[in-house]
Amino acid sequence: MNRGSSPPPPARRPTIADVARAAGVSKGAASYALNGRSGVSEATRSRVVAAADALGFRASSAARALAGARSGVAGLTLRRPARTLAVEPFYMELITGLEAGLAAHSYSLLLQVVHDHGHEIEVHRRWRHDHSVDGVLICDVGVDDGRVAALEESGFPAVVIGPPSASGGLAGIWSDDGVSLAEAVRYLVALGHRRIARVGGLPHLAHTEIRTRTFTALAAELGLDSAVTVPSDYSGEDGARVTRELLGVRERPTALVYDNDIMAVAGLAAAQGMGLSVPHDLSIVAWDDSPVCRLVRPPLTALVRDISAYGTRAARLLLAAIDGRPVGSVHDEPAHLSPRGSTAPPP
Amino acid sequence: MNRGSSPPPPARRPTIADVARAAGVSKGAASYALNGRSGVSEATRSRVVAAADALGFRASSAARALAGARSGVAGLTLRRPARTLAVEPFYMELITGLEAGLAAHSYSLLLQVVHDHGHEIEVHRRWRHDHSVDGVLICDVGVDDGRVAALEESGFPAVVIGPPSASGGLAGIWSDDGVSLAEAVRYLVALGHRRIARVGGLPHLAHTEIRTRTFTALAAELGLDSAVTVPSDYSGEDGARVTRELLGVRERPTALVYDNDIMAVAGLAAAQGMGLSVPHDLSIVAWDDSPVCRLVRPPLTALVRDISAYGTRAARLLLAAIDGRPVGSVHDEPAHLSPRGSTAPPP
DNA sequence: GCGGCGTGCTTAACCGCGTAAGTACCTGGA
DNA sequence: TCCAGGTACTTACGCGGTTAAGCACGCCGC
Repeated sequence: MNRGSSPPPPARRPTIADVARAAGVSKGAASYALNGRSGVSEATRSRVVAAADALGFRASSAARALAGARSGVAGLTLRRPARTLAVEPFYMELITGLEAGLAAHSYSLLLQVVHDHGHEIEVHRRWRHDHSVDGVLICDVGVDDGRVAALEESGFPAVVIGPPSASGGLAGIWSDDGVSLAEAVRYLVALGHRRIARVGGLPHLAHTEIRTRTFTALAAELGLDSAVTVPSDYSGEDGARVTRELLGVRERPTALVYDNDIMAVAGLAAAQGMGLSVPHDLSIVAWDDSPVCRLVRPPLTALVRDISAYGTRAARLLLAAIDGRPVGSVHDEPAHLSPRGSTAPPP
Repeated sequence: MNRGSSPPPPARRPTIADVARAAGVSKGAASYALNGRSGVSEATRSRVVAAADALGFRASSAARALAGARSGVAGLTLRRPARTLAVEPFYMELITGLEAGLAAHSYSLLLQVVHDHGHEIEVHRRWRHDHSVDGVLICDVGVDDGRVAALEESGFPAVVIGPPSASGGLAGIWSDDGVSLAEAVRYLVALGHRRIARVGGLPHLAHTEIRTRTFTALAAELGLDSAVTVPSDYSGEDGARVTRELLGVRERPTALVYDNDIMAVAGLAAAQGMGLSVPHDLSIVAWDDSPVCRLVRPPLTALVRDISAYGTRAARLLLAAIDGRPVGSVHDEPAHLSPRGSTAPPP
């Protein structure tokens, strides 16, 4: 086979020059054709495209990046919080969703764990300079987040995974935590609860702030006897500590809402350790469901949303921003309550 | 200030040409100096280096990649298994560890979720061609894994996160699961257990196979009455199902060892749902500890290892391989048993 | 019949780096 | 004195794309 009659195909991956040669045009024309730009006839374009996928051509991302064009990579920076990164399924689910949304457009994900916001801004700058990334995603936005301002100023395509109140002029995706919290609280009130407490997340985060504000407003509206929010660092240990603290008083709450799944599970164990029966003596609601919520006994009533789909939509939003299409803040379906065994009427 | 006497510094990020100009040498000399290659005097080298960090120079990774040099990026491909990716803390912990190990050498991590091994091999090929990645890490190796052969053949720097038996000629990092399993089983036997069952992971994975073989051998050596391994897909649902199956027979096991944390937690709930008391009626051991193991009641006895550190060592190994330093299979500290409340003498 | 213009393509100059090949200079040995 | 050989550097090209500028050609109106 291939007895020298035809030149052997190049062993290396084909470059755009190979495609151009095969299609009988110049490198430049091939580039125009492949990128859907004007300046080539439709006939030529289809010839080039045919040649390209006959050869299995895929442009080198490095070369594209160097020439100032798209790199086909989206960047995600994650600030490593004390211990929550690995523990909460949230991030990994978000990442798989992002990845799926990006992969559908042949984009890949560059991940960088950072120490603080300063470092994060520096990473964004470097990425931008290198063209190693076409746009970035940030999450866990704070109420007054330096990253947002820096990105806005730079004009770099960016998507904020967080509420519009913290996104400035950047594109963002969010789900309305106020609606979800209201659903949970109204459900508890309907069951008869009057003393509800919330184990909140890190207070400086924008979504925590929204939840806390909603919770307070809701308590006033529904005339609850008591409705406090105690902040935490999202860790199981802290969740257990706060739970014991909340349950240690005389007029203890009859229902607890937790800002993440890990704390809810820890809180359940803490309550049971104090001799309380869930849901008989105490109702528990977890925010953001995860498989562990369904695995403990009783299974936890939770505010459920599809985090992976959330990530996919965020990815699509970023791709739109990269394409220069106008993007605003879209809001995803809010989390909805899935009642399970951990909620019941108060004693 | 800067009244035209000296040329204003470039607003764009400095390139190597700027550094060369500042140091009064040619671009080429600057490149040699910065990359620690011979051909420049020590005096010149230090002048160049000084100029570089006075200007805050960082080489463009795209340009380096294009020129065939290092890109400063390591690639990790993750096959998305049914549902385990997001659920098991393992991956996220591994990733943070990897990231830390890479960041220490200014490397970053490119993550790609793939559908199957074919896709994965294709991704590796593309990365290699593009120079977009200097080396790759693979995990969840199977007993006869096509990826290993493909990588070996290509000669691309790669590190297998898995046992040497499945790593072929590639560098690998592993912890001796046989030792860990033996520790757990001997501990249970010392407590008096004679009927121990194991809820294993996906049977085709190399480490599952090692664990299963060790378990069988150990049972023979210790003369256990029964010691079966039932495979599973690592999901909580499957863990619960297998648990019910194992406990539904007359001469049921008095101790269960689970191949991951999620199944152990699910198994605990399943057993409790059948009216069994843990650890009184049944002892449970989880493999790979995670915060949830400590949050459930009783807290689960687990085989503990520092997964993040494991990732960091894997990263270092890959960097060594990229540098062309000889690397073999290093083995990490095996997981050790941390007895908690879920193990006790049999009834 | 001729200048002007849009179309479709080619040419060539980059992007920022690495590096082989070339050059200038110094040293030392015959 | 002259040349071989090493050192320290410069020059120039290539990596694989993108893209501004240039050019040939057909078509139009006057």
